[in-house]
Amino acid sequence: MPSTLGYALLTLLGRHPQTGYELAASLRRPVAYFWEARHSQIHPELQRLLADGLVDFEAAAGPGPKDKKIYSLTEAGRRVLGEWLPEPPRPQPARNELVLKAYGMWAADRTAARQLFEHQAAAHEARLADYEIQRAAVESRHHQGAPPNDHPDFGNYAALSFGLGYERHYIAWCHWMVAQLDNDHLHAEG
Amino acid sequence: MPSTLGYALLTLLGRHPQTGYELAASLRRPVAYFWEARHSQIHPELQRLLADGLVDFEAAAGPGPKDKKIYSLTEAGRRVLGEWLPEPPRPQPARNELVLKAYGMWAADRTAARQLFEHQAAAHEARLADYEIQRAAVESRHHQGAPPNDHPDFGNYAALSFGLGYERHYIAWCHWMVAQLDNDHLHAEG
DNA sequence: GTGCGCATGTAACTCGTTACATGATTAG
DNA sequence: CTAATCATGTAACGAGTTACATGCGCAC
Repeated sequence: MPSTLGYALLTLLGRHPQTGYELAASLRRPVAYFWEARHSQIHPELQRLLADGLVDFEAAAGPGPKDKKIYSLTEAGRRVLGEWLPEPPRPQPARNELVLKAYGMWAADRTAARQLFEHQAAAHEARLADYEIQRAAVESRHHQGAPPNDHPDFGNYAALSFGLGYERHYIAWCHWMVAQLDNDHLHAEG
Repeated sequence: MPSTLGYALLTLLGRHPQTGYELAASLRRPVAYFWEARHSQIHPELQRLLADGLVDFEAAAGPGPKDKKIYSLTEAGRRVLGEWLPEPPRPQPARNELVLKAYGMWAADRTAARQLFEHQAAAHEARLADYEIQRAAVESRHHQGAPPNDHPDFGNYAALSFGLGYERHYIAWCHWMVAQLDNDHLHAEG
């Protein structure tokens, strides 16, 4: 049974055959918003999937010293992917360093704390804007609406939709934190 | 310089002295909503913090074969924690298995997919209800409102506030996914 | 008398990152 | 002539999980 990274690679290869390099690039934008990996992890994982008969590859002349390998799903790979997709996700460790900092912030300097949350809000507003551009690009390919749910673009749309909601919540919380820290400032002065 | 786990332990010890066992328990509820660790990771980390002079401990008779150690922050530990708190968090890998599945769901069975998101919505509604109870408990200690932002309870309140927003967004997205998958069903029938 | 909560620790393993290693083509 | 993009891999390390190991006191 593959690791989650293995399934992520199968998910990507389910769209079209790709090299390990292209998979690594896919695991940046826009997929990196929900799963990411470096090529040093991807290449060994592909070898494992190959050994399990879930993928195969076609060799082609590469730019470097080694041939490039264009991977694609086998029948078994497609079946295993189809079985994994509707299974409940394994519980994942919830770790968020900013919330951890917020948990300890009662003991910290107010001005510095305020700045932290303001900068975070700005950073996530930029990311939100990026997601909105990407969503508009997907919609423009489907009569300004959601793609049909059997189209690969629906996957992008669903992931972007999650990202948009997440960023909005994140930004709202940062603003709330700033307001809370300001409240105290007024108290001290009033 | 400590790892993030090290800072998490300093953050917890900043509230009151605790044993490694109690820290492990703290890293479940409610702190586990944003950072978690097992005791097998906590004990060695405490030894590192001790070697760096950021914590010290008082030995007391323990129930088992070994003495129990009640750890507390040193002056240096308190200073290092205060410096870390307002620093921007290190970029963290964004990994969400459910969103990964959504990304591939265009190729999966519609009925099974629908069930997945319905179950997820229900699970997160239960978690949301739990957070609401915990928030009410914090508010009840502070005239039914937010705790003052220099009180440790403010940390709990801030973290819960994040959790509440996150779960609401998560649930809304799951419902949206179910609606999207239903849309297709109607199409096929109409 | 069995299992749970308290309490500490170690060992083996998996997962993921950073850095090392090679080398062609193309754009500035 | 320098850097980026394409393309593959390995090695060393750090972070985190699961399982192993010990043992008291208490409740059922």
